[in-house]
Amino acid sequence: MPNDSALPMKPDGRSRPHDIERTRAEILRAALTVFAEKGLTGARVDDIAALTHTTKPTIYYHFRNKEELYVAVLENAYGGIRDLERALEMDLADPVDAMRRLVEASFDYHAANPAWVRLVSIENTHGARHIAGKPEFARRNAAIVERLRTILDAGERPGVFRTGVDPMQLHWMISSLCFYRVSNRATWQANFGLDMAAPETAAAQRRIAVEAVLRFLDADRS
Amino acid sequence: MPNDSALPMKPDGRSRPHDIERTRAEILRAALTVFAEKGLTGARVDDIAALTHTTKPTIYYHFRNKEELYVAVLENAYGGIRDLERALEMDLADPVDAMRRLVEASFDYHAANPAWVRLVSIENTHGARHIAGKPEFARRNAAIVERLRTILDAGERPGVFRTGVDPMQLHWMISSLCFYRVSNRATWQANFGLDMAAPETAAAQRRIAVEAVLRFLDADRS
DNA sequence: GTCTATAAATGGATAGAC
DNA sequence: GTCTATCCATTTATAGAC
Repeated sequence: MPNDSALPMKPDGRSRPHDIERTRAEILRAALTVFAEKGLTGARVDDIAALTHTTKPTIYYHFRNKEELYVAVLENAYGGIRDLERALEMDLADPVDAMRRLVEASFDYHAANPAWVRLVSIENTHGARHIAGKPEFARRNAAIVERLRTILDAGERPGVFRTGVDPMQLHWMISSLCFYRVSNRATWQANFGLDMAAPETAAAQRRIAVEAVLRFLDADRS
Repeated sequence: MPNDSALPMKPDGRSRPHDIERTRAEILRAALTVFAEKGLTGARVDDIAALTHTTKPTIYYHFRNKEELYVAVLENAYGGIRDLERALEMDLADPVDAMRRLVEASFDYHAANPAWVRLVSIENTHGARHIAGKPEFARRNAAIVERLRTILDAGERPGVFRTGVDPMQLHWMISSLCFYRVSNRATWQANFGLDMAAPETAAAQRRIAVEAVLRFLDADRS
């Protein structure tokens, strides 16, 4: 990327403005790993620094303290949901297929981003106080509920979906099936010896999630 | 309860053997609260002591260190699942009703024990390393899967349930719907302004969970 | 903006009296 | 078994040079 900004730049090129972003990005990546593994209080800034090419004071220079670094990691991780939103731009000619693909996309997104899932779990442990009142977080998930409402509408009109289903509750149902298996993988491994991330198990649960949702919405039923 | 043990007992009665158990129980209760609220690393032993009538050295006297106290809390909390197991001793004449009641019992148990749910989340954050390899934990949940298998069998024979459903995966599905809404209550409140613990919302999700499971098992379907 | 070195504070753990 | 007082390892955070 060329120098498209007005930021200061030394002649020797060592202090290119993009170095800053690269350093920040590297710290955020390392911090995501450590926070997801140890939690907010369990994470050590030293451990985060050890995963970068830089040192602890640099981390404090770019992020005021450990908690603000955590919030930055959280914002960064939530931003990835846009990938999921983009995956939802399918056509509505076949509502059943649209719903199936939405569930699969959500399932795959959770499975592919265990660090994000763990971060959300950790944030819940802390009462979600770092995202409370911040609309930039709320906005993300809202798009999915809107999409669900659209698909539900499209399926209700031809009578393939039953009426009266709350898209928010449907989102809860789908999220439960996608989130829990990632967030609780460790205790399931310990309690049942079942690795829910194993390809065969994941594939089976993916089919079950889709089937559970479609059967729940099916109109041909009491 | 009378003095039914051979433990030492002073004449003045102040050091009755049961005082020990009472102190331990009080510490465990306080520790459950703090660990569930702050996590393993976030919890402060001082905060735990502040919730008891005793002091920090007493905690270290009864439990060797913070981590062993945490494990004791975990064991204690897992023990409560026996209440759930007991609730599953229903008759099998009506498999659909038995399944409905199992889902409702699991749902209600999770809803009534948010501190336990949070502890399990925390334990997952730490890779379940405190329960790994300890059969006393594994044994608890296993009973529910066994019960599911029995109910599934009872429903398959008369043809009200379809065949080929893995009880372990069914347990996963039910647990997802019961656990996630409690573990992720804070982020849902923050993201959607929806309090999943509110009576009307909880009642709606309880119905949805039952319906989703029964529709998933229904034999009269594609 | 990034480093080395260190300060400041927190919080797990214990000594020793009773 | 429980207390008061305190230790000391760990860890967040910064001072100051480059």
